[in-house]
Amino acid sequence: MNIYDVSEKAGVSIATVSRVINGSANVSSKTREKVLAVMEELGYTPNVFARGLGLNTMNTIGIMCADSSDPFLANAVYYLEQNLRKNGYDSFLCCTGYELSTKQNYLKLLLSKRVDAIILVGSNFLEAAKKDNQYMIDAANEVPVMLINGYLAHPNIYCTLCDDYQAVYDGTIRLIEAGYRRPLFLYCSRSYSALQKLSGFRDALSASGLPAPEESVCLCANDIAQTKELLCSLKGRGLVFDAVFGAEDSLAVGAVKYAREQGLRIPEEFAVVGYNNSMLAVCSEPELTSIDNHVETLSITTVSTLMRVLGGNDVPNKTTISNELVVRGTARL
Amino acid sequence: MNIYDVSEKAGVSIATVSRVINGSANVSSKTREKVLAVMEELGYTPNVFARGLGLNTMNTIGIMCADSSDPFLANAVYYLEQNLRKNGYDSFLCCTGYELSTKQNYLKLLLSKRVDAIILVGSNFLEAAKKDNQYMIDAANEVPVMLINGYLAHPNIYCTLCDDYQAVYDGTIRLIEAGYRRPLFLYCSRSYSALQKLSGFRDALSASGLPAPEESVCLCANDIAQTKELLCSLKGRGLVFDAVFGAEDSLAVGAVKYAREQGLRIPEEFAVVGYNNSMLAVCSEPELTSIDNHVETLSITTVSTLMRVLGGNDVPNKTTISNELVVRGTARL
DNA sequence: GATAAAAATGTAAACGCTTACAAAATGTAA
DNA sequence: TTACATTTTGTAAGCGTTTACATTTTTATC
Repeated sequence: MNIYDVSEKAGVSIATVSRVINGSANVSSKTREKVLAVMEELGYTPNVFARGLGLNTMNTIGIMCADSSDPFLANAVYYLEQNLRKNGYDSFLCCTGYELSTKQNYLKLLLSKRVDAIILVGSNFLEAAKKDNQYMIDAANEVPVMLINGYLAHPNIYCTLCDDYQAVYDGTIRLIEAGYRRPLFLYCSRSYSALQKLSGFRDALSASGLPAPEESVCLCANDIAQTKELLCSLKGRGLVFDAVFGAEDSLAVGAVKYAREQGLRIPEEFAVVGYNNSMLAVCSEPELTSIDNHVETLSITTVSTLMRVLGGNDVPNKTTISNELVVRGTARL
Repeated sequence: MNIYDVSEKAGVSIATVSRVINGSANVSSKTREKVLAVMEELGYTPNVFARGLGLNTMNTIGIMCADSSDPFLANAVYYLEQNLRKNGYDSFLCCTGYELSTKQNYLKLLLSKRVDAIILVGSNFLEAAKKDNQYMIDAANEVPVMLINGYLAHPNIYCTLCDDYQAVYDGTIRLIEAGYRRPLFLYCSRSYSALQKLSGFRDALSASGLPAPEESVCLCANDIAQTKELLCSLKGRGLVFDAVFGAEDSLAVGAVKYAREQGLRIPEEFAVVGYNNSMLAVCSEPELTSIDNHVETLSITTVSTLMRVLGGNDVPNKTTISNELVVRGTARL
């Protein structure tokens, strides 16, 4: 069944049917109703391919996410999808993994699918590593690119960030003021966002006049058990620390596990702060004090920014949203 | 740039270029190489819409998932996406939520996008509620429908399940044999899969000669805190129970929280078993004993079954995969 | 009622590909 | 060499829309 069947049954031309489908103004209401009725009766659905051929768009946004089983990313994907849909867009999802070449392939694929824009969540793009980002820049020359918690300077790249630097800075200051003089910062990727957090931590240490040795900051795997092991071995090697600030909740949970194993009382002897305020935070025992980076707001903002970009508006390339420290049992700040 | 540009530059007809694109056998290797070289040089990518118009397919599978932020579903989506990609298929993701009418709309949308098949993960379809499932049946008349952990009898619906009934039955028996004579079963949706688990629990009780009062089974919200509250109020109302079998890990974590609040020693005085062996299981303290339903295998099997279906093979409508009880701190079985 | 302007509708040409069928080139056997 | 089968290539007709432009109908003005 196609537009001809509808036009015939409705006694109008295909152009008129097309106009009705596309909500064009130049159709008399009598005609419109008749056509709509026929479409309903026949159960007609326009062929997306033919439509795409004519319009060269399919109202689809490509979402790239390294790993949709990460709770933060999964949440973001969920809210993005929801909000895109609300705005009449569909989404292609790609779970790219963390490898550069794979990401490049996925990106090519999305572009070949003629997506109207690309949203990248949990990107690893570093301002520094220009050459690794070139492919993203190339993409931005074709379609708008939205970065969630990532930053790349380009007129067609729009970034939505929560102020990771400030969040960690403030959190660390509060930890220190609460008496934890030897905090340790754990992170598990060299993403833009992670590096922001790192700087926040370092700056808070120096602002407080505390020593900030290289060992007060540690790159580890995004895994509860491995984080625990790492902390045990650090302790074994004589490192002294009385608190852990994790760049992800999973790392913080690892720290909680470590403290339990060492018999340290939380939060009296040992404090832990996480990041994302994910479901892990309330699962942990004691529950995690964690920074809530408002993933829903982040997603909603990204989508609404994108809609404005697609609408041809002039839009700032960087939007920062708020976050907040949620205090629970692992650190009474 | 289109196929004409390539054909002209390569000095062949567009039909030949098309044959090269589609890997047709009837092209001399000399010609093929020349065309490929030109495509490479021009950076040519076939237009998916035109392609779709001709072939009436875009090599895309629709994935419907109620809530991609649920860890189990998120994992499934991740593995599905990965495996589809490996097989040359792309995926449209829809996060449908749990409401029937919304699901129906999403389904319509996917069909209108001309997906080649639909994968439904964490479906709520109950064999009983025929009329609620009619729309799925309608879809199955158009394209193959894959159900993960769901069941619906239809020649074009293919179900991949882990044996939830047996898993819970066996787990419950082991709980009882370990001395917990008053287990409570918690579940949070009336999905096919949940009801299977429920039966397994009930049958295990009666097989053990234990009473199975109505209150030994309880429907609750999929939320840690609410589950804890529920258990507290049950206890307050005089219900006696010494173990909880949760149909989801989150419910089990709620039970762990309950036990802590009540000062019950786990697992000596109170045992907990979860389901899915998700990240929550290792986050909990003590870590959850949980049934691992092998989400990766479930996803891989679903995709490979789908590939066989799309390849025109005769495929059984029901595939059951194994699961296993992972014993950790909340129940030493 | 005639005329001009505005609104509604129709015609036909894209859009970029696939593929049935026709034609040409090549290979094989006598 | 010829006759015929096989492989390779080309031609042209779709696929189902959108939309510029042409045409017809309606409305407004005098």
